[in-house]
Amino acid sequence: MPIASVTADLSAFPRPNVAVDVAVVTSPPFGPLAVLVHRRSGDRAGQWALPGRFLRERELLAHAVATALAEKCGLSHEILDDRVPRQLHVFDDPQRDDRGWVLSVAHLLALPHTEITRVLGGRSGLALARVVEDRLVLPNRQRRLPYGQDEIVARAILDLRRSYAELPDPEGLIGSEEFTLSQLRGMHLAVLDRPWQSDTFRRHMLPLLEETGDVTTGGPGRPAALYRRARPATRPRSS
Amino acid sequence: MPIASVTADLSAFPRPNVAVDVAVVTSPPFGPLAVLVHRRSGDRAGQWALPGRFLRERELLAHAVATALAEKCGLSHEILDDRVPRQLHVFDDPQRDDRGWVLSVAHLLALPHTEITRVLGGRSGLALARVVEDRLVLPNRQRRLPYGQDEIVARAILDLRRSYAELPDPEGLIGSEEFTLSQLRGMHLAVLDRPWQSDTFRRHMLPLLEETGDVTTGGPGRPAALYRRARPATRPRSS
DNA sequence: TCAAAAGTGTTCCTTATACACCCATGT
DNA sequence: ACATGGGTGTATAAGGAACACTTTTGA
Repeated sequence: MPIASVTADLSAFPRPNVAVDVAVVTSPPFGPLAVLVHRRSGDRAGQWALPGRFLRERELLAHAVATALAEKCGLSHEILDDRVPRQLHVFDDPQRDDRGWVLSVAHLLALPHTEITRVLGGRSGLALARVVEDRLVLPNRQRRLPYGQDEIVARAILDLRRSYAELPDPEGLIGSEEFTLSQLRGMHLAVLDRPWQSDTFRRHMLPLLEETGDVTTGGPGRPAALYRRARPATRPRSS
Repeated sequence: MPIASVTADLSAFPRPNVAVDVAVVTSPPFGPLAVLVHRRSGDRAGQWALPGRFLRERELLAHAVATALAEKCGLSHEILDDRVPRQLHVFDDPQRDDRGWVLSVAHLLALPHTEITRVLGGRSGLALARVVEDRLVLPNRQRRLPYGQDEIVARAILDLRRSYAELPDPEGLIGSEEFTLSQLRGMHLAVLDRPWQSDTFRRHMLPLLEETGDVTTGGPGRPAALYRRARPATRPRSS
């Protein structure tokens, strides 16, 4: 078989369908983590599932994710801002999807709860499934996600926990750039799902933050100072 | 557009070519990390590149990796043993490959140097490229790998370093199940590329190992005890 | 007996933890 | 004034780094 003709003609190779699936993770106030699910139409209609979509011609994976979120969940480009989904894993079991040979590239996208509530009310067929003991609690007593998507959620949560073990809100689950240490700690407790004393937390995070100079007001108790994430260069103790 | 027909007919969606690329990483004795490269034939003939291959019909990614290594590098199934490649990232830039729309799933496979030498001599067009200051030193003064594969190598090394920061030789780069602490430390120093005092290293690793009871003999100096990796259950200090 | 490598004791320092305490605001 | 949450001082403990030291072999 002449080499030149093989390399010139990629169409000789079989090509799988490629899909993206997204675990949109958020943290409602005072609640544990939650994942955005939508009610499917078409195949497996009525079942709750992660938003996903097939890849278009020469489309970037990140773009397919954004489009899927816009179409299936009303999460427009403006709401997503510049957030970029993170690749988790490619699921390649040929039996995974009974419609054919489908590779699915799983993604994680962290989104503040405030952004998600902007679409939750407007659309029916959208819900936030809470994560209880590392298992999703789906609406309608549904036990599990289709197409083995439970594994995507498990990986997403693991990944998120790893990233929140060190740095202050690295995925920006708090909606704003400025926050108090209490807000920050609340978010970390929700993500990590394990205790972390407030004074230890403070001393761990302080070197990674810079004061804005402002303080909160209005609530009970002493006003809290506002911080923002410091430039990574500030991270080592080289001041 | 009727939903049923859309979901029933996956062939309506455009499908990309999907390839796998593998960074086979090893650690020659007394040397830094090295990556297996081969001289391409066909497209970009003569250039050194990571082994890779297009996916076959309904093939698992791990299987495609194994086959690519067997075909391009002579690394047969027996040599690979039960080692399973790890997914690193999907590269999706549509301009990445000028032959067409190609997604590449990058993989990492760690292999003991003893296994790699079994094929290095037998085949021409195979080489080990050393990693010097996180850059590959390729044969023939070639500056970089094609198709943006340098990024694959960078990610592979990062991933490997992360896994070797804690556990004893988690990828089994040492060929054998039993080893001395010196061997183990040598491997970790090569992977991590940073100093680690031998006594600190010993105290860090000992709780993760179990003694075999045997000792080495023949070399200079005091005989060293042989260890094997302990069951993960032994890891926490719950003895 | 000496070089070389294995292995241990001990000190110093950094960092997490826990607890107690002081501070500043709204009611 | 006092309840409430923000913020700090300090003691304790665990773990890493460094250094000196002992142990056991081959030459």
